Amino acid sequence: MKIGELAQVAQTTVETVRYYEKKGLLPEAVRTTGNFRVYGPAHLERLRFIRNCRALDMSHEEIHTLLDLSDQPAKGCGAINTVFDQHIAHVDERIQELLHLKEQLAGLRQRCQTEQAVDDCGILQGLAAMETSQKSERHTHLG
Amino acid sequence: MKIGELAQVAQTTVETVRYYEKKGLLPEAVRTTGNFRVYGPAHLERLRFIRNCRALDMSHEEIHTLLDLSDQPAKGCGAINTVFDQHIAHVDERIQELLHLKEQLAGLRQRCQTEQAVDDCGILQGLAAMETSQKSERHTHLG
DNA sequence: CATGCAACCTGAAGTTACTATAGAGTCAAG
DNA sequence: CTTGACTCTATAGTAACTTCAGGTTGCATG
Repeated sequence: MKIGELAQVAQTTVETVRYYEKKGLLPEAVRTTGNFRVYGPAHLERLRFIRNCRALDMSHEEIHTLLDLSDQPAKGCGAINTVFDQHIAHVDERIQELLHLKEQLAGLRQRCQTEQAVDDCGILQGLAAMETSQKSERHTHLG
Repeated sequence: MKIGELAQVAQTTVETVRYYEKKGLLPEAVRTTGNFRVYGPAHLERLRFIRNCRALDMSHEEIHTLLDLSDQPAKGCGAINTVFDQHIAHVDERIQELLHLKEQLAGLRQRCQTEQAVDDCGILQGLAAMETSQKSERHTHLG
C-alpha cells in the first residue's frame, strides 16, 4: 500500500508518517520506480504501535526505547515493564501537579464573584499578590 | 534596577525577561546611555503578574488577554472572569484526559506481572492490539 | 495524444515558551 | 589599565508535529 492508505488505516496523516520515518521510528519504505513509498503489514503494525503509544502520551524517546527492546526478543520484558512503569509515574506526577493548580485556581476564582471594576477584581489582585513559586523540577515530558 | 536584579526579585531569569519583552508581554524598558535596560516598580509588578499566571499554566495568549483587559479599567472584570473560567476548564479537561490515560495504562500494566519472553509480554501485545483512537480535539494548550 | 486532477515527493518554515550559545560591549573596582 | 561581572544582540535548539511552496507521478477522460 502507498502512504495515503497506510495513514488512513492507522488513523493518522501522511505527514506524520513521513515525519516518523525521518525521525527513525518507522524504517524506510521501499520505493516504486516513481519514488513512491510502498508499505507492507509489518509497517502498519509498527505504525499502529507507535500511534497507540502516542495516544498514551508517551514521548518519542520512550517509544524508541520500547521498539528497540521489543526488537531484541532475547532480553525478556523486564526492561519494557520498567519503561512502562516510569511512564505511569509521569502521568501520575502530572495529575498531581494539575490537581494542585486547580486548587489554586479555585481559590482565586472565589475572590471575584460579581462583575465589578477592574481595580477591585479579586482575581487580578490575587494574581498580582501571589508569591511567585519557582516550578518544581520536571521529571515528565507531559506539559 | 537593571535586568539582573529584576529577574532575581521576580524569581526568573534574565533571558526570560528579554524574551517577554520581545513577545510584547513586558513593555520595552528605558535604556541607559550604555544601552542597558532600566526597570521600575511597574515593570516588576507586571513581571510578577506574568510569572504567577505562568505558574498557573496559563498560555501567553491568555496572559496577554488578561493584561490587555486589566489595562482597560473602564470595562469591568467580567471578561477577566471569563478568561479565568476558561483556563480552569482547560485544567479540568486535561485532568480528565490524564485520568483516562491512567486507567488505560493500569489496564495494560496488569497484563504483564512477571518477567517473561518479549513475545509473550502482555504489555507489548496490548500496545499492538489497542484500537487506535484518534485523539479528541484539544481545547487546551496543556500538554 | 493532450490535459486535468489527485496523490505523491522534498525541503523549509511555523508552532510554544523558553534555554543556550557566540561574540561583543559596558562599567565599577583594584 | 586590566579584570571580571554584567549586559547587549542575534541565532539555534527543544518536542512533535503541521503547513506550505514548488515540483513529480500516474490514472482517467476527451
